[in-house]
Parts: sequence; C-alpha cells; structure tokens
Amino acid sequence: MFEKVAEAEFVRGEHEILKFWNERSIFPKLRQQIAGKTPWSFLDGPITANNPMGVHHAWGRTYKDTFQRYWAMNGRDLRYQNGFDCQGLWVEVEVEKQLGLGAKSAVEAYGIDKFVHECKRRVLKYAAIQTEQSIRLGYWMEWDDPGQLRALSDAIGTDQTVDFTPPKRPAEQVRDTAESIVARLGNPDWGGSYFTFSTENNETIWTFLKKCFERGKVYRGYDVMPWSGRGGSAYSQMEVADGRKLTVHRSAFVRFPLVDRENEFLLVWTTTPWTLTSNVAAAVNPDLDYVKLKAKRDGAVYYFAKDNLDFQRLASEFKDGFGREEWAWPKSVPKLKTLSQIFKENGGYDIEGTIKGAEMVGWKYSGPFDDLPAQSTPGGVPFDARVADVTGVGSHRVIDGGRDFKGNANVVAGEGTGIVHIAPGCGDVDHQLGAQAGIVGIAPLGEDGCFIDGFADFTGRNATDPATADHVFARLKEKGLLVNVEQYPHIYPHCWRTGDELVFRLVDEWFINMDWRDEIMAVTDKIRWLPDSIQGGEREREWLTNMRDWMISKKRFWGLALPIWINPDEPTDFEVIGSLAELKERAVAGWDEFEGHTPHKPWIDKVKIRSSRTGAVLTRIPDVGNPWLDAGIVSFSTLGFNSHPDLWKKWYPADLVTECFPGQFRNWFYSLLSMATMMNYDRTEDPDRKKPFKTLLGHRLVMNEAGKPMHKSDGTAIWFEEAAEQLGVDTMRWMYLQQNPSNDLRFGTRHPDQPVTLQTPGGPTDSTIDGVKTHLVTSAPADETRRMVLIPLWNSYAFFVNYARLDEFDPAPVLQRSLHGPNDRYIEVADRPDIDRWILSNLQALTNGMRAGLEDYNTAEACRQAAAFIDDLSNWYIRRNRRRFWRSRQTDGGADPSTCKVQLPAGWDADKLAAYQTLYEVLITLTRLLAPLIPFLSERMYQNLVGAAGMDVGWPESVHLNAYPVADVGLLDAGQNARMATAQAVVTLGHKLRGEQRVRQPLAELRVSTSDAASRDAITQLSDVIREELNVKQLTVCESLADIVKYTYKANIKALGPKYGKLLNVLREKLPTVDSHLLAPLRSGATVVVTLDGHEFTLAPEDVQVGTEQAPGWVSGDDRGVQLALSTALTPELLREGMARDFIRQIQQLRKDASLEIENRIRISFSTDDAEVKTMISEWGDLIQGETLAISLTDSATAPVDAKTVNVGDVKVSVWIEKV
RNA sequence: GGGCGUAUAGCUCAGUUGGCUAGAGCGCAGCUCUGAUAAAGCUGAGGUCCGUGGUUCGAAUCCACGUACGCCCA
Repeated sequence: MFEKVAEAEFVRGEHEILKFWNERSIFPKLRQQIAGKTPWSFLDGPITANNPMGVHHAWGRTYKDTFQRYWAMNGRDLRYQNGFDCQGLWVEVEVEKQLGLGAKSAVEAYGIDKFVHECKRRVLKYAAIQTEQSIRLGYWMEWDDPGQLRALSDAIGTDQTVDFTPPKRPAEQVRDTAESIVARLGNPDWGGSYFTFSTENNETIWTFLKKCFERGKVYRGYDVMPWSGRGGSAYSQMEVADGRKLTVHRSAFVRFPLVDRENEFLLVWTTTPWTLTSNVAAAVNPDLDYVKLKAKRDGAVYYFAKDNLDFQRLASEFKDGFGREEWAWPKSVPKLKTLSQIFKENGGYDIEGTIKGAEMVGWKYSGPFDDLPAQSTPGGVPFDARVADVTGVGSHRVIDGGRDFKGNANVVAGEGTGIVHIAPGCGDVDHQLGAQAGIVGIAPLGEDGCFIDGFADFTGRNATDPATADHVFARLKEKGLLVNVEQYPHIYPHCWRTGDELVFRLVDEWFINMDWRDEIMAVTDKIRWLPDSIQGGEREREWLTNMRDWMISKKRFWGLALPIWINPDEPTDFEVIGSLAELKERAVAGWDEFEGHTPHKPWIDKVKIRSSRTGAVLTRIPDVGNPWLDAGIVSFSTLGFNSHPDLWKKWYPADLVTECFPGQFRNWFYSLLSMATMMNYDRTEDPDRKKPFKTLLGHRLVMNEAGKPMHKSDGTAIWFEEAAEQLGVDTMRWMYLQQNPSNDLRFGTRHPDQPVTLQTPGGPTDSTIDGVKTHLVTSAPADETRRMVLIPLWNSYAFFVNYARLDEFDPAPVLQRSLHGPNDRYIEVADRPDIDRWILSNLQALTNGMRAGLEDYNTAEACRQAAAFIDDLSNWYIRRNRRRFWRSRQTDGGADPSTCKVQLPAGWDADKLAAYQTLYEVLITLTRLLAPLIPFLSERMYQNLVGAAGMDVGWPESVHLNAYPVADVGLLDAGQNARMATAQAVVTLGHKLRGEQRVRQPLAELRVSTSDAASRDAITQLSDVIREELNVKQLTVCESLADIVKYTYKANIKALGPKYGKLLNVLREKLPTVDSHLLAPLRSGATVVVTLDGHEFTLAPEDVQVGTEQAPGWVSGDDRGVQLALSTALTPELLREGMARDFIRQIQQLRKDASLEIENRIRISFSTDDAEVKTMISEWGDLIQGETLAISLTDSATAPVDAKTVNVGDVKVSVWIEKV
C-alpha cells in the first residue's frame, strides 16, 4: 500500500533520504554491484581545502555526481575519488593570519616545522568540512570519515598515535602517528579522497621533474618579477591581477646628457624614480620620428618622440577614469600637461628638426647615478659571467627597443617620451632587452624590498617609500637633470595580502624550458573540449603558443619540496632526484634526521647528496614548488603510476574532466596536459595515447541574481549550507544542470541584513559549519525551477498515489511485467487507449533523449527534455485522463470487461486499469531517468512507488541501484506523437478562438479543414480529445470551409524563392489578389497554374499558405496549415448545458469551502423562481448529482440564511449543501 | 595595444544550411478551469534583432567598418 502523499517539503525529504542512504548502506551496495565492470574513469580536479564550500563549488560537483551516477546505473565501474588541493601560498596566507604572522621572517622565527604542521592541520580541517558539505549535496564519493580527518588534524605535530579506518577497508584499522597516516591518505589500497600533500603525489612530481631534467629542460634563470617586500615572495601574474589598485605616483621627466654632443640630452620619463639608480641604457623605436627641441631658457637640446610633443596624456582617463567605477580620476590630481606646455612654461622652445630613431641608436650618454659603486661594478649586480667586463656606466647608450614575440614594437609614442629608460634589474621587458643587447643588469633591491650595499646613500632605503623618491629628485636636481615632476595616477600592482605596493625585483628562480610546446599541442588536439561555443581547444592552443617557460619555484615554506640539489659554490652543478628511494641511495648526510617525516621543508632540507659530476656536496634549493604541479600530476599520482602500474593502465586516460574554466586553460588544464605529455614521452610517440583525459567539460561562474560577482567580504557570497537548507539541494542541482555551461549562472541573492536559522540534518543552527552567521537566501531561478519542474512532478506523483490508495491499485503486475514478462493482470500496451500509448511513446523518446544528452555531457538538453515531458504528463496526460481515475467502481465507462484479456480486480474496468498501469509505469520510469539529476526526490518517489511490493518481486531497494532505463523501441510511435501534437495544436488554436469570443459554455460545432492527410487522420482519431478540451458538441473534418469562411492565399517564400528568384516579388504582391476559386484546388492537394504580370507560375500545395477570414456566426483561425471554424450560435439547449456546468462548479466550490474529503457524499438544495433553471435541473440533474457525489438534489421554496447565492448563467440561484 | 567572443522583448536567454507575421520562460495585463486546489491552463500587450554599408529575389543569420561590453594576452 502506498503512503499518502502530502505537501512536498523538499528539504525535509532530502534529510530523510540522506538518513535512508546511510542506514541502508546504499552507496556501498552500489560499489559492490559495479565492482570489476568496465571502467568509466572520472578524474576529479582538486578543490582547495582552505575554506568551506560556497554555492559556486556546487555547480561542478553536481556535474561530477550526475555523470558518475549515470554511468554507475549503466553498470560501469567507477573510482569515486574526490581530491583536495593542499599545498601553496593560499594556505600559508590563511595560516599566517591565524597565527598573526605578518612577514616571512616571522614565519622563520615561529619555526618552519610548526608552521608546516599548522598548514597540514588547516587543510585537514577544511577537508572534513567540505566532505560533510559534499555529502549534503548528495555527492557520492568514497569519502573519508570527517571525524577521523578532524582527529588527524588535531594530532598533527604530536607523537600520539591515531586509529584510522581506510574507506576501502572498513574492517581494518591503521594505527600510526598522524603525520605518517596523513602522508598516505588516498592511496589506492586505502581509498578515500586524494590529498595533494601526500607523499605519493609529491614523489610523482619528482618523477616528472626528473624526466624534464633528463631531457635538459630544467634550468635556473633570473627574471624580474613582481615582488612583495614584506611577503618576501615573488608573485605570479594571477596574484598580481588580484591586487591592482589606482595609485598616484610622482613621475619625472629626466634628461640624460649625451656624450660628445655639447648641451644635448635624451629626454626620458619614469613613474618609478628609484629605478633610475639602476639605469643602464635608453631604448628608442628606430622607425619613429624624434624631434630635436631647443629650450630657449638655457639653449639645451632635447630629443624625444615627435608625436609626444602635443600628446594629450591620459586625456580619456581624466574624463572617464581607469575602467572601473572606483577608479575615477583622483580629484586632487590636476590634468596632465603636454610636453609642449611644460617647455613653454619653462621659457619656450624652438623645433630644430626631426630624425629617425634608427639614427640615434648607438649614441652614448651619461647616466643619472653613475657615482654609485654598483654602476661601476664589472659584470653588474649580481655578477653575470656573460658580461664580466662590462659595467653599468660602460653600457650607457641608445639601443633599439625591439619587438615582442608578436612583432609589436616595445617602444611606442604616447605616454612618456618615446625614449625608455632601461634598468634590466628592475623591469621585465628591460631584463629581456638587456640580455639581448649584451649589457649588464643592476638589481638594487634585497628580499625585503630595500636597497642593498653598493648604492651609497640609497642603501637601506625602501623602494616604495615616498622619501626615497624625494631623495632621487633632490639628487637629480643637484645634478641639473630633473626637467619636471608631476602627480601621475595609474593602475599599479599591490600585494593582495598586505596591501603594500609591489616592486619589480630580479630574482633567481627555477624554470622548465617549454620548447616542447608542440608536443603538448598535439595532445591538446586529441581532446574533446566542451562546450563547443567556448572553443576550449583554441584557447588552450593560444595559451600554449604564447606562454613563456614555466616558473616552478617559489620562495616560501609550505609546498612541494623541489627535488633539485645544487652545489652552493657552482650553480651549474645541480641534479634532479626522481624518487625518495633514489634520494636515500644518494644521501651522504641528513637522511636519519629526515626519515619519519614527509618530504617537506624543513626536514627534507637536511638531506645532502654528492654530485655525480664533480663529487661536491649538494644541498637542496630552499624553494617550494608551484602548486599547479601538485594538481597537474594527479592523472598519474592518484592512479598509482609509480606504485600500482596495473591500476594506472586500467584507469588512464580519464573519460571526463569537468571544472569551472575561467583561468584553468593556463593553470590546471595546462599543467595536466604538459605533465602528461612529459610523463609519456618515453612511452609513446602517439599524442592520442599521451592524453590525460578524453573530454573536458568546462563551465563558467556563479554570480548573484544581478549577474555580479559575489564577495565574501561584503556578505553577498552564499555559503553552501545556506542555499542547501533554504532552497533545497535537488532544486540547486536542477539549476546547475539546466544552465548553459558557457554562460554565468545567476544563482540568487544573500541578504546580509536578515539572519535566519537553518534546519539542518544535524538540527537547527544559525551559523555555517565554519561559524559564519547564516542569512536569508532568495533566488528567483530556484523558485522557478521548483514551480516549473519539481512541483509539477510532485503533483503528478501525489495525484497518482492518493487515488491509487483509494482504489487499492495493485502495482505488482506492472513491477512483474518489466522483470518477468507478460502476466494475466497486466494490460499489454498495445491493448491500451491511444492516449496511454502516446504518453508511453513519449516516455521512450524521453529515455533516448536523456541518454543522448547525458552521454554527450549536455545536461541542459537532458533537463529541457525532462521538463517538457513533465509538462506533457501533468498538463496533458493527467489533466485529460483524470476522469478515468475517478470513475467509481460501479460505473462502467470503459472497455467491456467481458472482452478484456486480463483478469480485472473486482469492480475495475479495463480502461481504468490501463490508466493506472500507464501512469504508474511512467512514474517509476521517470524516477530512474531523473535519479542521476535529482537523487533525493527520485529516491523519495521510488521508495513509495516501488516500495516493498517491488522489492518482493526483485526490484532493487534504491532507485540508484537500478539500471538506467533503455527505450523500448516497440513502444516508440513517432506517428502517435505527431498526431497528438496536431491535436494539441488544434486545441490551442481553438482555445484562442474561444478566448477571443469570451464564451465559457458548450458550443455546437467545430469544423476543421486541412490539406495534409496526416493531420486530417490525427484530428479524426483524436476528435474526442479535441471536443472535450474545446467543449464542443460536434467536430467535423471538412474538405473545405469555403461555405463559412473566406480563404486567403499567400506565397510560401521559402518554397518559391529557389524556384523563381527575382520573380518572387511578383508572386508575393499579386497572389493574394487572385480570385480564390482559381486557387481552391490547392487545398485538396492539386497543382494550379496561374499567370501573373505575364509570367506563368506552377504552384504546388506546399508553395502556398492558406489562411482564413472571419464569417458571421462562426469564428475562424488557422495555424500551420490547419483551418478551424467554431460555431458561436447558442441554442436554449446549449445555454442550459452551460448553466448545468456553472451549477456543478458552484457546488464543487461549496464542497471545497466545507473542506469535504474527495469521497464524502452530500445533499444539495436550491431555491429559484427561474423556469430555465428548473428545466435545466430536470434535464441535467443526474449529471449534477454524479459529478458532485450528491445523493439528492432538492428544489426548496425557502433558503436557509447560510445559503449561498450564485450565478447560474445569468440567473441568481440560492444553493446549500449538507454532508451525509 | 593585440587576440577571441558577445550584443535579439522590461529581465534571463533560444533562434539549425540565409526564408513566411523573430521565439521561450519570468515579469506585467486579462481570461478560463475547479475531484492534483496555497495547484493548473489559455490569451494579450511588449522588438530600430547595437549602428552603418555590402552580398542576395530575400539578412537577426553571411561579409566589411564602427560602437559598447566581456574574457584572454601584453
């Protein structure tokens, strides 16, 4: 017996289902069911275990869960391994905050070992939180027990032992120190989520780096990088982008005296005065015109780009700001002057001529700070052996600025002077130019961002301190080199952690030479990138084309220990170690101190090896690795490339990777592709065999309802549990799945001023799992999803269950039929009415559509089809067939039981049974079709619909243990679907005609005409449906409506265009004016020849569109080749029938007002003087009583006071009812 | 500065190889139904398809230029 179904209460239902899955171990049972089957390999991109999940994480995780559930239902084996990203600066930053450590030196003082332990602790803590949140999402993975992760987190850094149960071996316990267990988390024997800090992951990166080293790709280089003095670290481009601010600096025009040209100067400009100390050269564009300007005041001659003389500097920024609302031009800063203006204000000038930049190349000049010792140091600062004899002073000359890799000139006119001051120790482009030009570099800053020794009175000064700029200006003024200083606003990078201005500093870093990019591109081409519209393959190729060598080092503490051991006295003497075993073998010192620890700082740094080339003792470089190495190796490390090669072969490559794509083409996707290419280089030449995954599905970002980014800082970011417990997880999942992945998802709105208490599975709470107060979340898209999809589905289910209970419908014959074939209580589909076969045919089409959509990773299409089906089910099938379910057992309205092949339950007729069996079959199939998408709701429906009765005959105990439905092609009837679509179109058109007439009462006749034979058949076959829907007595299919409507004919341009080309315009204008009798044969399928403007046209029926115009007594219309005419004449009989319908409706309203149950019986009384009403009652009394379950219908002279006065037709009648 | 993409109803978005009067959902207005009932259905109003030019019998669609916005790279 089914449980009675009441209101949906989606969220409460989800909690119940979570409990059910847990108590009944449904997921372990699924694992058992698919173990050893053909694999479907999914590779999870590691989520940063540094914060709780927000709703933006749930999008990708919904995809991941949905596809895994789908493939599991198709009997494929899965690994179900989630991943956590654990190492890198993001974690360090949060731990620094937590410990109140401001600078790099503070971490060293605190103790690197303790700091690293804290980082591990934090990762484990958030891994536990994210695990719990993911479980709430319904995300089925081989999760570690969050309680055990917390226990490990607590015990990290202590000697105490911890008991740990590996997820794959629930019967076993591992007892060890936390550090030792944590190092092995996620290994193939234990199962559970992978953690990128695991020893296996780090060691597999060593394997990768070793291969790079073997191919000669690892090198130490110098590069000028954005640097944070307080952070003590270089920043990547990504990090810099996060910290850009509008800043006002003092910029300076400075003159460099030319050697051998008396009183002549190069005019240069800079926004970073401190870099002038390290000036080495000046760059021009050889193709540009330079002006020779003579200042009247002192006769000095200046060279600079001609176009710059009158260039309106930052003119558009002065007006419109710098591209963001908060980046308006600062009010305190005056508009910038042109160079012309500056010279005019200083006594005026004359132009003495123009020369090409090319002529200037090679000119020598005196630098502005040639008195600094660093400027006279041979080989530059730091010393560069390639230019051992050169000094800064000796390098000062004009050089060609050159072009970038795209061929654009580095030096252009515009801002500045067209002569660029080059300080190869202080700027990125400068550094590259310097290397090409063979000049020295002078790098003035130490790790703390202050001038180092060798810079005289600058030494010790901080580069970004305004006093340093003052000092530069004062010194330049003394020397007579300062032309002008101004306030200059620009967008300048800042440290996103401390807010300090960044400087550009020469750093030594480790790189992978990426000159094998072609190999990676070949692999990229073998991958399917989805969705098509974002052209992922193209984006990846573009990145691979433009990227520079991969900087893999970072001067920090928490991360991969780069396995590079170097001779401190001879930097070219270094080696890369490929595994811990190799390290142990090579170790000459420190192994004992390291053993028992993970390969992290500070422990790994103790180990020394001996150079195989020189025999010198090598020390590990102090740097940690780029975190994209950690994430990029997972297609090897997590599949056991080193430890379980057989496993790796089984699961590599992944069938699918799916991730939020902005940024990842140069991050995770890039590292996956390049690492896979390198790892496989000695295995195969075939790029197809190297690829780490077959298909990539990317999706965009989650935004707020207004389409703007949500921020943690202003309280608009929605935490996962806030959305889950207020909107419902199935609702969220549907929102994600139906979204076009190439567009941002406008999710909802968090109201930071409205706190709420959430009802969670663990009880009520007013803060998130991370202690943030919970707030109201609203979402119009979520409301719409519920209203459009989930509620109609629930209502359809509730309708079925609640009537099936009353009728004691037995589901067993249907449940048995699907498992064991025909039985004598099951009506075969072929024996059911058209409309049943129609919905079942649609169901097969849906099954095919859902399969196609999910297999093509197009969930939006699957959702679209499912929603359309639910609409058809609810608003057509059930609405049309309600009466078949209500029909009382005694009333025989359907098939004759005596001719029925099946054994009917007592009091049932075959038609009613067919309806029940049809709707039941649709619903149980739908739960399985939707199970991967909305796992909670589908399980809840399945448990009630299939329930014990189903399990008794062999149905699985969970919807998720079922096979995904396969369409029964025998039930697929495209003709039936098309016929019903035609009938639906006729009904829609008829409704429109009725609506225009404002008639809500039975009408005498509907006439239909169409030249299309299939449509005619459809309308004939489904005439009952159409008549009922349109409330007409008679439906006539006619050859022609010529006697009641006037036809109009228009050219069908699509058909005629190709035939007649330019003559089409003649047809278009003249055809409607042709005598309609001449064209009439077209409507019966004949061809007609007409002559228009002297041209002869042969017209087939498909060349012409037939329309209708109104006639008296009828209303008419047409749509898609079908013409309709609806009689509007009303007879007294029709009017009385209309009155009867009114009467019934009013009684039903009274029943509802009295809160009667569906099965309650009543007595009806009424009072009226109207003769027509009395006649109507005598004609229609039986129907009225039948429809309202009334046992009597009494005309009473006097009405009680509580009688209701209602409109029956135009007449007022008093009515009252009484429950029996 | 360069590359890629987008621009369609008040909002969010479809629109296939060029084809008829350019669609959907939401919102708005009106109506209908009432034994799924705090549901449901129908109808309507609402458009310079970003602009200009071109190709074509015909352009939201193809081409060129421009404008605005987004992303990526400098």
